[in-house]
Formats: sequence, C-alpha cells, structure tokens
Amino acid sequence: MSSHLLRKGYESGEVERRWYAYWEKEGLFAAEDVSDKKPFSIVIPPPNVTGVLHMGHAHNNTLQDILCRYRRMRGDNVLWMPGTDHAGIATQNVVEKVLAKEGKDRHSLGREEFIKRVWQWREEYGGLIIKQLKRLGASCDWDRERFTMDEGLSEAVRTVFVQLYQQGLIYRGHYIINWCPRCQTALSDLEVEHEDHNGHLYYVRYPLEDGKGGIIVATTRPETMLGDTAVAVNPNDERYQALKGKAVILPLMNRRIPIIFDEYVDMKFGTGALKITPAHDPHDFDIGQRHDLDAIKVIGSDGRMNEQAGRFQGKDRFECREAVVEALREEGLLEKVEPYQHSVGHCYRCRTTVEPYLSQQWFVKVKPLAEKAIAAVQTGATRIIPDTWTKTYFEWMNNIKDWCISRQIWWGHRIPAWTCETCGELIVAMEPPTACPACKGSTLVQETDVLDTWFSSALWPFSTMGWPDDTQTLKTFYPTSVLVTGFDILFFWVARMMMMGLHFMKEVPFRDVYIHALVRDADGKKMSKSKGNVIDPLYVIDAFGADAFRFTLAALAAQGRDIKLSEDRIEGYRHFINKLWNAARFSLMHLSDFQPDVSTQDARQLSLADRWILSRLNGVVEMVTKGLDEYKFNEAAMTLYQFVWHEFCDWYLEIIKPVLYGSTVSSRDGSEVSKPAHNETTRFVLWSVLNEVLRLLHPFIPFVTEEIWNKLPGTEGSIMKAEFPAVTQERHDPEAEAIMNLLMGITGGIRNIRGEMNVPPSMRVTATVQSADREAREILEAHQDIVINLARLETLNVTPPGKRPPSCATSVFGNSTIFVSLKDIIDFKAEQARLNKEIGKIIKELEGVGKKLSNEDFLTKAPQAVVEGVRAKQERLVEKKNKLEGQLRTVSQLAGELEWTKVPRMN
RNA sequence: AGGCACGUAGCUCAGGGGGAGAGCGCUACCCUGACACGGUAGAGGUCACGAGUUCAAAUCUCGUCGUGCCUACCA
Repeated sequence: MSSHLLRKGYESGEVERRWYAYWEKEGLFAAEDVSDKKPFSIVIPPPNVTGVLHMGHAHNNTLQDILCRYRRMRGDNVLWMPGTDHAGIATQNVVEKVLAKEGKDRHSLGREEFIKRVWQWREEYGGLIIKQLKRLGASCDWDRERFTMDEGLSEAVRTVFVQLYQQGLIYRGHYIINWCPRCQTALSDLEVEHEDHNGHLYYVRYPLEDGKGGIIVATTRPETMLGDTAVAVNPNDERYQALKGKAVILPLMNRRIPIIFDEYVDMKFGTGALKITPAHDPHDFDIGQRHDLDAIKVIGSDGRMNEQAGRFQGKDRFECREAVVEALREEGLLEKVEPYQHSVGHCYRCRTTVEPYLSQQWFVKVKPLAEKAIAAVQTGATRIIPDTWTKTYFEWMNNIKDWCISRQIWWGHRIPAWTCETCGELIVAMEPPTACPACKGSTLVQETDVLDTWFSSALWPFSTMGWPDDTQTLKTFYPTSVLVTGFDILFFWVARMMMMGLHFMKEVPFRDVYIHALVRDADGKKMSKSKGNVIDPLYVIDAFGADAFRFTLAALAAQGRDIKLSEDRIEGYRHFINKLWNAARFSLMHLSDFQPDVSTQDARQLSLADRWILSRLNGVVEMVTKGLDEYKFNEAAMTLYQFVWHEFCDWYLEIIKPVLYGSTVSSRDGSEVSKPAHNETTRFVLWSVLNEVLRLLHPFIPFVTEEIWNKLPGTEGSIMKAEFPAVTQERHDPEAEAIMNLLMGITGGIRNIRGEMNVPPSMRVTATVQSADREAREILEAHQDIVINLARLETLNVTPPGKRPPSCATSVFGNSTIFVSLKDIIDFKAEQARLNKEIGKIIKELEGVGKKLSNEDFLTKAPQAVVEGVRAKQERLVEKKNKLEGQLRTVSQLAGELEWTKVPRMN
C-alpha cells in the first residue's frame, strides 16, 4: 500500500491550472442548443472590459458557478453565458488617459481613429477579467463569450432603438439633464450619486422695479441668478399678495424679471420667494414651461460661465459663486448667509459635481414598460430572492422617471438617427438612409451621440442568445433560470432587463433573481481603491487557493447580510480544504487496492458506524440539496463543513481505524482479541462516503474535489460528469443514530473526566458504566470497542446499578452513570469541584423547568407533547442530579479522610 | 424627509415562539501510525433597551436608542 498517493498538504496552484485546462479542453462547460435534458441558464452580469476582478465579481461568480456545477451534476443542460460590457464612459476615460500620455487627445485623433484605438486597447487588455474568472474556476461556456459592442449585439441595440422610437417610446427633446462637465456628457438620474454637503443658504434682495422695496430670495447656488428669468411666490402666500403683476430688477445683471405665482413654491421655506433659473434647475425648468419664461444658459458645458454671464464670463462655476456673493455684498443686497446642509449630485464615474443642464437629449418613456415589469413580479412570473428586495423594486418602479439614454461620448452604440440638412426631417432607421423620405434631399447627418451602456446591457439576456434572430439558443434557454447579482445594480440593470425582456420577448428574462450581499472589508467598510482596503482576489487565490476562497465566500453568503471578509476567514477555510485533503489521503491509503465493483453491495454487513455515517450522509444530502435549491449557500456549505470535519473525520474515521489497521483490542475479560480482517464492508462504506462527499462538495470547491476524485478507485472521468448525490430513504437509520448518540455521549463523559482531571492522554484507564436500562447495557457491551478506543480505555465494565467502584470520578449521561477509575491519581478536591460545577449547571436548568411545570396555564394550554417533553426533561435532570450528589457525598467523605494526606496530582 | 436592513460569546456571524449555536480567538493538556492547516477538554452570553401579544418571546407587534444602506425636486 502506497502512502504517497497524496502529498501531506494540499498545494492548490498546480492542481488548479491542470484541471481548469482539462475541463476546457474536454468541453465540459459547453451547453447544447438542442437537448433532451432540462435547460438551466444564467447570463453573467457582464463585467466592464476595463475591469479587473474584484471581490464583488469573485463573490458573484462563485455563486453562479456553484449553481451551474450543481445543475450540471443534476443532469441539466446548463448554459452559463459569459461576456463583457463596453462600459462607454469608463472605457473612453481609460483610453483618453493613454492618449494623454502620448500628448494627444481624442479630438486631435478624430472620432473614427479614436474608436479604432479603443478597439485596439480592448484587444490588448480587455480580456484580462475573463482570464481572472478562469482562475476562480468559473465554468462559463467560453465559446459563446459576447461583448456588448459585437456586431450581433449592436444589431439588437439598433433594432430595439428603432422599434421603441416607432412605438413612441423613445423621444428626443430639450430638457434639463444631469451633465458632467468633466466627462462632457449627459448622465441618467441613476448615474448621479448624491452626497450631503455643508453649504450655505444665501438670502439675496431683489429690488422691486418701482423702487418700493424688494423681495428676498434664498438660494444655495447664487451663481445661477445670472440666468434668472423670474421670482416665484406661492399664490396663497398672504405676504406677497401686493406683488401681483409687479417685477424686480435682477441684481448684477440689471434685467427686469417678473414676479410670478406658482403652487410649487413652499411658503415655509426660506422667505417663501424662489428665484427661477429655468436653464439650470429642473424644477425651475418646469415652472418656466408653465409660465412661458425664457431659459437663459449662463454656465457652459465645461462648467465655466458663458457669454450670458456678463462680467462673470470665463469664471469657473464655483469661483463665480464667490464672486457673485462678493458683488452682492458690495451692493448691499446680500441680506444674510446661513450654513446649510444639502445633498449635491456627483458623477458616478469621476466624482465631479454634476450640473443640471438644459440640452437636447434622447429619452425612453419608461412608464408603460415599467407597468409590465411590475406586474411580472406581482404575479410571480419572476421571483426576487430574498423577498425583501421586492419592495425596493416596486418602490423604484412605481416612481420611475424617463430615462435619458444619450451620451455625448464616442465609445458606444451610435444612435441610429439622421437629420436632413435640407428640410430638418429626423430619420430613425436600422441602416443609414440614402435620401430624406420627406424632401428627397441627400445631405443626411447622423446623430453624434451614443447610447447609455445600460441600454445595451438591458438586452443582454436575449441579445447574447442571438436576438433579433429567432435562434435555437433562445428557444432552449430563454427565459433564463436565474440572475445572480448585487443589489447595487437592481435598478441600473435588473429592472431595465425586466422591461426590455418583457417588451421584446413577451416573456420575463429570468425566473428568479437572486440578490446577494456586498463584500466589505473586515471592518464592514466598502472596499475601494481610494480607501486602500481592497483585497485582491488574485492574491487570495495565489495565497490560499481558489477552493478555500470560494468556500469562504459561500460559507459567508448568508442572505440579506453583507460579507465582511478578512484574510483570517479565508485561512480558516483553507484549513478545511486541507482537512478534506488529509481525510482523503488517509482513505486512499486504505483504498489503493480497493475494487468497488468487486465487494458487492449485497454481501455487505454494515457495522453500526457504517449505518450511522450513511444515515448522517443521507441527511446531509438532503440539507445541501435544499440549501442550493433555495440559494442558501451558507447553509449548504456549513452543513458540509460540519459533516466532513466533525462527523466523518472526528468520529467515523477514528472508529474505523482499528478495523482498517487490523489491530487488536482488549476484550472485557482482558484477553486480546484480534480483529478479523473482514474490513471489505468498511472499505466500501469509506469509499462511498468519500465519493459522495466529493460530489457534494464539487460545486463549492471544484479543484480539490476533482484532484481527489481522480485518485479514488472506481471513478472514471471528470467529477463534473458525476451525478450529484440523491437522498436514499433506505439509508435513513434513526436506530443507528440513536445508538451512536449513546456511545458518543458515554465517550464524551469519559473524555470530560479525563480532560478535567488532567489524565495524560497516553494513560489508559478503566471505566465502568452502570445503567438500569438493559438495552443500553447491551448496546454498550456490543460496541465497547468504540468507547474503549475513542476514550482511550484499558477496560470498559458495563453493569446494572450497584456499588460505587473505588477511587473514581463520575459523570452521568442519560440514565447511565459513568465511573472512571483514577486509582492513585485522583484528586478528591478537584473531583469535588468538578461535581459541584456539574450540579450547579443542572440546578440552573431545573429552575427553568420547575417554573414551567408549576405554571397552571402552561400545563393546560401548552401542547401535550411539549408538556410531556418538559416533564421528561425534569425527570432526567433530577435523576442526574441525585446521582451526582451521591457521588459528591462519597467524594467529600473521602476527601475529608484524606485531608492530611498529600495526594499526588497529575499535571 | 421617507424607506429598508441590522444590534445574539472577545471578534465575525448563523438561527428564528417551547433545550442559547458555529468559526476564529482564548485557556489547559497532547507531535496517538491522514492532518500541529492537527487532536481532546474547557472558559465565555439578562440574544441593544422598554412595553405589549402569548401558557411560553432571543424569536411575533409597537416604541426608544444605536449602526449601516437605499430612495427623495423643497430652493
């Protein structure tokens, strides 16, 4: 028998590379477009091409991989569709930075040339994250990898755009949008991140035109006053009734602007008078529309004051604020300044303060689309898990506003719209038109804007499968089974996929949406490069192995709570991988010449331990299956951890060692009895439990399980092709579990005494178990080997209740009293203390039980079974207490007698 | 401002109306022929606080405090 089947410690690096290459080569990740098998599909949340793998990706993809591997083993036809996202703004920024280093910018290159450079960049660096996903073990069908800028996906984008336009669900118009002066583009509402900001509330006096006093307005942005075209008050505001039909002179600009009356104005805020800047505030814009006011833009697209700003032209908007305030102060029009906290929007890409900006943009009218998306979740066509996110989803969907989809950047899907130079006709079409349908003019200029990246992402579940063609892939795999994603893109992405999927496929894009937690650092802070608290997944994989990393993520993935990740945790789970490795190493030492098909099942004579471990395994299969089916990854992972470490290793392997080694044990009368080498059954059980454990664990820790699997006799091919274990009712064996519980309890009692009384592990002692229960006695006698072996006994005596053996420490388990003979080494004082502690615990428990049983209401109203249970417990406790107190009396007496003697104590 | 989570052992967290759990850490003893990335035993908790429902509350309800997060057009 070779003891070198496995190395002493598991070394992940080489194993991972070898098996991943093998899986890919064998095409084990491939989905079948046509198959009799049940389809199971997931589309990957496409990472940015510019991205590098971070903890969020690692977590997200680990969960998806677990599901996919599990489903494959369950016999499903699994499609895990991979790909990346073109990430318009982010990618453009990255390439612009590269250009900047060369002393160029995109404008000097020109649009076409710039886009060429982006593609070049993508060829060179864009695949990085895909390689990193492979390191993690992701079993995506890589032959189907997609990119949102691919020809096929671009066609899908154009198709959707044209159809929505024709249906009146896309429109173009002048509105206030969020503008990033640095990125030089419009942003959607979602791309603006609000942050509280300590600013000021400035009170400014606008003199009345007739010179009779003035009106004071309050504002946080005095620089916008340069573009004011009115002052508004509430029509119900008593204070301002006299101002009807009047006008004020706008300070610094000396422009006459009217006082208007609008219900929007809050009488309780500030002075109840609101300055109106239709070109630089969304609400002012609405008010301006209602009152037919001019919209004067005073801030340019670069964030600097323009020619409309008079003497402030050229100043940055924040410099201008200071200057305006100063000028007002000089003119005596600044009434007061109060500190004021308000939230300010920032660009999600570059953190620049966003400017509300009036410009022509394209929008999707989302209300009609949202209605269907809401209904789909209400009817359960799509489930959101955990359910708590359903409410958030509805909340947002019900208050949804039109989506600004045009971006003034170059990298992205160019909007398929053309304007006729001759007559101004707007043409939206799949292909570039050759002539204007209105005037037949041929000078047509294409829209320069591109679409929001999320517009193409919204089509991902069907565009990746070949839509708008009616492909076999779509027939087989749409709707997808589940979408696994973080809540941070619930609105950005999930909600929009729901809308687009329902509209164009007439079917939800996914049956389930599993929303997982965010990975944070050990202190619960969001990981970010600027904070410097990121843990690089690649570093983790190198240091601890992909399996340890994956298992950690799964084990910590409790629904609805963030994951606080630290290296210590990962190290802890690496120990688990190592434990499994060594359990396998041990098993393989005894299985090297084992032929599972030869030791036929019908000849099996299962021992108690065999029956027990198989019964427990059966329970584990049930729990793991349930856990995975309900997305309770942590429960499945922890069940396996517990079973492998504590039941399989700590108990089963320890119990069968003597059988496997064929060693001798002492029988009750002291004679040596040699264990027959009939260990074929044991070997069979050992083999099958390990075999099944590997299959159960494979979705979580694919590499190490594959490595061991291939060393295990009687297995063929990849573990990926093995069946996921199924519950087998015949293995369920409550009797074996009950018997083992007794044996483990008695063993535990003896070990407790040994530990507490400081008996050296090397010393074998004699134990006596007294029990009035004949069945318990028979069990103990029949299985004394187990207790003798695991409690390190010289001898185990089993008798009916009787005289107390001398020089003993005592413990009680069930209705058995355990005596451990400590001849010459017993320290009566220590034993007294130990018994007192033990009795103290029981008294505490009895108090609680007693209180219940003396409560008349409990006895009459609680279910009969519960009352019986408590009664039985009380009886057990009283009996145990009596026994221990008897022992305490004896020991105290002995301790008193020996007071003068120096009792040797083992330390 | 509103909404949603969460306060359980020193730390990180499971659990979720009738016996307070795990991992890590800690203490003691052990290199026993798979594993010291190990073994055995042990210490440690008014389950945030206050009320309510109930025979019974860590668990359900309400409130308070604290901590996160999300959504908000009141300048």
